[in-house]
Amino acid sequence: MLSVQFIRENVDRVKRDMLLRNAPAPIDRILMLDEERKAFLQQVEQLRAKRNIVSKAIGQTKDPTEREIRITEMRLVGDEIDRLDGVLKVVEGELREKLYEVPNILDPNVPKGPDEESNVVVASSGTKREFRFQPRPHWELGEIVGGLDLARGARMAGSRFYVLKGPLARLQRSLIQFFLNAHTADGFTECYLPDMLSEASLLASGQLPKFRENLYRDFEQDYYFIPTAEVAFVNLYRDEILAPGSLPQRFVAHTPCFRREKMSAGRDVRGIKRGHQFEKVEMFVYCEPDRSEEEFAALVARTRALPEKLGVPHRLLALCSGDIGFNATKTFDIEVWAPGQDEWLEVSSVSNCLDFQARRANIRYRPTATDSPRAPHMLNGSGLALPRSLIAVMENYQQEDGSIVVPEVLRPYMGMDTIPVAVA
RNA sequence: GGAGAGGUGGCCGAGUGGUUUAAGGCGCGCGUCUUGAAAACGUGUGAGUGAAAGCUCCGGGGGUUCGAAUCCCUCCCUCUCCGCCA
Repeated sequence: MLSVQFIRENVDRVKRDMLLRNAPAPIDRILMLDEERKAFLQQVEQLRAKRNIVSKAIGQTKDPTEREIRITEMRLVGDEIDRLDGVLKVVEGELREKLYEVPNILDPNVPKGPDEESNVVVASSGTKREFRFQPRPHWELGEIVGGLDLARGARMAGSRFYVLKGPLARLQRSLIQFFLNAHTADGFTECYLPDMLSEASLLASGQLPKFRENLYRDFEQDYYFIPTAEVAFVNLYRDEILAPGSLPQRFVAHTPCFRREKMSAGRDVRGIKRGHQFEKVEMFVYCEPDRSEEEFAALVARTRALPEKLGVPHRLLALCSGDIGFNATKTFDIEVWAPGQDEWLEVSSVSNCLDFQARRANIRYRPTATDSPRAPHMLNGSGLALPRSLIAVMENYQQEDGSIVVPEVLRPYMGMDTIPVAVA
């Protein structure tokens, strides 16, 4: 979240960014509540100071009449403190509630626009393969190689669930391995994380209270299923002060992701492109504020290297103001080409969230032993998301008979050069 | 899930209603000494808020009281034993 102080000192900028986001935010109300809060706080604290002094004196007073008089007096002061405290709590509660609703400010270079139509392609790499036959979509290929079972997935769990079998299950695992190894080889620390988190954690990471309807939840206990590993990484150091010299820290994890998406009928319905559950390899960086720009560039470069190594064309999009997520100040998407479906598929979002999440999760670091604590910057990026990178490999490497050539970099994991046509 | 014991500063640990402004130790910072380091000695050392005085924070929340780290309720977490289980 943004600090009240920052909002106070940058009212115009904050209001403008909220407009650009199409996200009306109660900025004036927040400033008003903050003024109220300060006024009540001052009153309460004066009374408390008085009570502290007199109460101490009571402890040392021998004369019983004198004691009685003061105790009676302090009883009234105490009542007044209780009353003001009650009011203060209400004001602070509303202030916090309102602050939780305000999204991050925008990086000045973010393209302006209301929705994804205004996203800008800023780079691309790889050339689309020329097919001498009509390339098939992945659900047809899955049927031909015999590793994709949509019908049984739907029967056991409902629509949008599927089963991967044999070589396709292995292909997915190979991709995960390949991604994880690529990042750990460069010093990212691999983590195994909880796939369910407490309500407090989802609040700290910005999923709650605003995006409750997108989350799956255990309905007896306080557990939410993570929609992305980012949520867990944000909470890794919640309520901590990191020691001098402990930044930057770079992490990577493979987790499942669970998203309750109310999908419009007819959109993305075929195949496995969009589901309620999917796998993802996620990178996460904690760093000092003056380094976050270069960490962002490094994350983008690192992410782009993956489709390049896989031999799949990709393009890089700068998300526009209306399409950037709540926590981010700036986001680049990486999309890979899926020739069978004839479309670009989003496989990664790389975001710089500045200190927005750190403040919300109450994470600080000390630059040197004598400095006071500051909020670190946090960045995240998928590298990469699973069913879609799987789709891209299948569709780009398909052959006329429906068999799939295994990309060079995945062969050590697959133990085969080609996924053959299944014997009927 | 059952029974018991706990949760105090970066760490250990004292504190059972009023000079506790949280003792003491370790660690850490700074200084003196030293060619340098160690040791020794000195000194300092939590966070938040505020212009400051001050106020708040002893796992979270609530209560009793003029006054709570201390008493009560409740929740969470850790440890030990039992049960269950991959």
